[in-house]
Amino acid sequence: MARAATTSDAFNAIAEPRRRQILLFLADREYSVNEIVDGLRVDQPSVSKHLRVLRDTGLVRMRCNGRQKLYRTNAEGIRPLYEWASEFERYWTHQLSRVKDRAEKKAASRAAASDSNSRNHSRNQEE
Amino acid sequence: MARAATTSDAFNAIAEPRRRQILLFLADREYSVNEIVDGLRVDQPSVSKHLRVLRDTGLVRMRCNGRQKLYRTNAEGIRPLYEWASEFERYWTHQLSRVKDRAEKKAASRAAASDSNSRNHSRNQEE
DNA sequence: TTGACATATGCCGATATAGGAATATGATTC
DNA sequence: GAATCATATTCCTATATCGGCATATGTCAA
Repeated sequence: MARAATTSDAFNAIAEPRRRQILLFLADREYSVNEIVDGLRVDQPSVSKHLRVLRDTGLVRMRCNGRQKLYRTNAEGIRPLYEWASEFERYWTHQLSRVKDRAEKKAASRAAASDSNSRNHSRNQEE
Repeated sequence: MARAATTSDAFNAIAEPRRRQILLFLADREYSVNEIVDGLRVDQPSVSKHLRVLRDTGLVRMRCNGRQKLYRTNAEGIRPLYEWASEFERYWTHQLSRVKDRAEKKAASRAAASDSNSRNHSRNQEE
């Protein structure tokens, strides 16, 4: 079995760098497809295909205006990603404080050793 | 060209649901591979392969302990994702207020029209 | 050393891409 | 209706998966 269909959820949709680029581009205001093509220097069919994926996953909204179609990022669709990542926020703050502790300890020992040129050979067990 | 290598960046790594599951599982503390296998009911080779991807993208850390290897989520690796999604935070708060406005407007018109059974034929231009 | 345990890797087949080129659909204007 | 502009879709090929299975590597214990 291959990877889950990219069209099924937001996580897969944003795995593609170009689509992330498009999402940022369309965050501020609506743009027509050709404006995206010109703005990002990507082939039109490619843009259309990416927009299709983004639309199917609810990451962009589309509005018809005469013969053009105006796309805009639907930030709500990105929220689940944000929320998923937020689950780990408390962990990385913990890790950060650990790093800070280490840095302070190092600074302390450096101060103690003054200018004895301690070459920091102590490899911690954190890989 | 196919999709970018999953091993290259965190965005691709978390596109796989099983890997997200593993990351959450390993968030609190270290687990050996077999503990993951038992905990998540996934084949051992599959777990090892997912761990390989997660390790290559810096999303988990590994530590050897005798014949077992202990894995743990490296929350720092998830931070770029969080930061990317955060870019859109202000937009979805905006959109939320817009949605709220619309809901209030609708409620108002409904109250005005009382029970005239307005079938909401006015397709808004937002698709 | 041999065997048991823990984990990783290699090979396979099926599938889902992404990009490029050509073309189809759709709307507007003359 | 014909020509034109704007966008979408289709067909193609190369590649990157994922899962399952077998097997290799690595570590400890008797």
